[in-house]
Amino acid sequence: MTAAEHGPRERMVFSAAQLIRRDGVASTGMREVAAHAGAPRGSLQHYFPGGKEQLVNEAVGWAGRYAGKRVARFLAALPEPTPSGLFAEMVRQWTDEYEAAGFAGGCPVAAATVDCAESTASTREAAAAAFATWTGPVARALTDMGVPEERSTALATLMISSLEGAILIARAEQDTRALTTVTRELGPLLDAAAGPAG
Amino acid sequence: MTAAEHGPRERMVFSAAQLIRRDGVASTGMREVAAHAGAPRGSLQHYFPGGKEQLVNEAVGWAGRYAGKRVARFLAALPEPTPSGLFAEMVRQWTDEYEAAGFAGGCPVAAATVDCAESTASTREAAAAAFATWTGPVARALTDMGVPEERSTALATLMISSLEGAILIARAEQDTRALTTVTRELGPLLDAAAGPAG
DNA sequence: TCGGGATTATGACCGTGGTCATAGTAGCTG
DNA sequence: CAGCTACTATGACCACGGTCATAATCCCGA
Repeated sequence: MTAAEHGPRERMVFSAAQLIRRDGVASTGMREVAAHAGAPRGSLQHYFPGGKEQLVNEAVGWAGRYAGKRVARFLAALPEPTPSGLFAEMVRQWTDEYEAAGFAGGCPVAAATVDCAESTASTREAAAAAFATWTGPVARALTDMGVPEERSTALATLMISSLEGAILIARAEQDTRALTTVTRELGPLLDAAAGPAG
Repeated sequence: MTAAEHGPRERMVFSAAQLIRRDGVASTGMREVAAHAGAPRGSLQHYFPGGKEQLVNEAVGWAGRYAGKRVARFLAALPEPTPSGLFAEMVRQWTDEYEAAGFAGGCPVAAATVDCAESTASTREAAAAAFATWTGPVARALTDMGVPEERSTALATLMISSLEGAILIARAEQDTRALTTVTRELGPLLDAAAGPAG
């Protein structure tokens, strides 16, 4: 989407995230990333002397920051912010994509975790950090909506867990059913936690 | 666990599932599977003429049936069956493993989905089937516990989504926090759906 | 114009891994 | 024992892909 601009380095990180979420880390080649970014192959070793591991880690970090920033946008888009409304927006990003562009891609952080959690410590840590930079804004938003502070992080984790799992199922089934289901079933629970006043 | 017995063919399928859930599909080699199963390399092309794709698909199918069968055991282990109790058992299987053996492995169905959903149609279908053979028994159990039939499948999907996502986060963080969190936060919702009579 | 750093260009190396070809062995049946 | 089928053994092929080595540009300040 927002691709052509920015330097080649940033484009490669972005492309890496795109390809990883489609094919997984192991099946994504460095040459492929450069080609997808429209960047010269020689730039790979120049910008990423740490090799594939570095590129993957930066792509995961980028994805985490992207997800974290999106939370603010979702909140801004809501007429009146509620936990269920936020969650619905988070899920809707995926249903929209799947209905518009097909089920080609999943979450790059999930892909990195599946492919690298055991083999590459630094990537596992990058994934953990990405989940944290995603959970943080969600939890903060919940607190602002009236959710008791000690439950905000827990509910944010539940939201992201459900979303990630539903993404997996939706991709496997090529059907957004799982995504719409978790939205519907989890919404009341989230709003109830914001207190009786709504 | 139940490994040494059974024929070499079944052992290879089992080993494939083990290795896939640890390293992902792409990073798991055929030779590695044979070695892990203590089976001769020559048996690979004999039992799996369809190559890696066939082996992976059978491993995914095996994992789905395994998960489905476990539901019955969980129910049997509960003094009195409740939705939250079933979910707690499902999650506990993972917390137990992670605490006892470390965070080396995730769900093989999730791994297959991440690595093959876009590239290999048959494996994607195998993953969808695995999720279905897992969701079915869970939904049936919920119905037996008093959950209205039209909500049972939805809640089963929510349970499995949350579990899958929590597995991802737990592996990334190397911490069972996400798993215990989804158990705690989702339990009351599940029991409430079983009707006021509990 | 002349460095000199930043960037790009390319070819080669080398390990990995899925698959194939070809043959060997084992065990049962007639 | 002959023969057939099931299984095992092993080496080779070939594509892919991450990385390295080496050099060519490009571009800006002095």
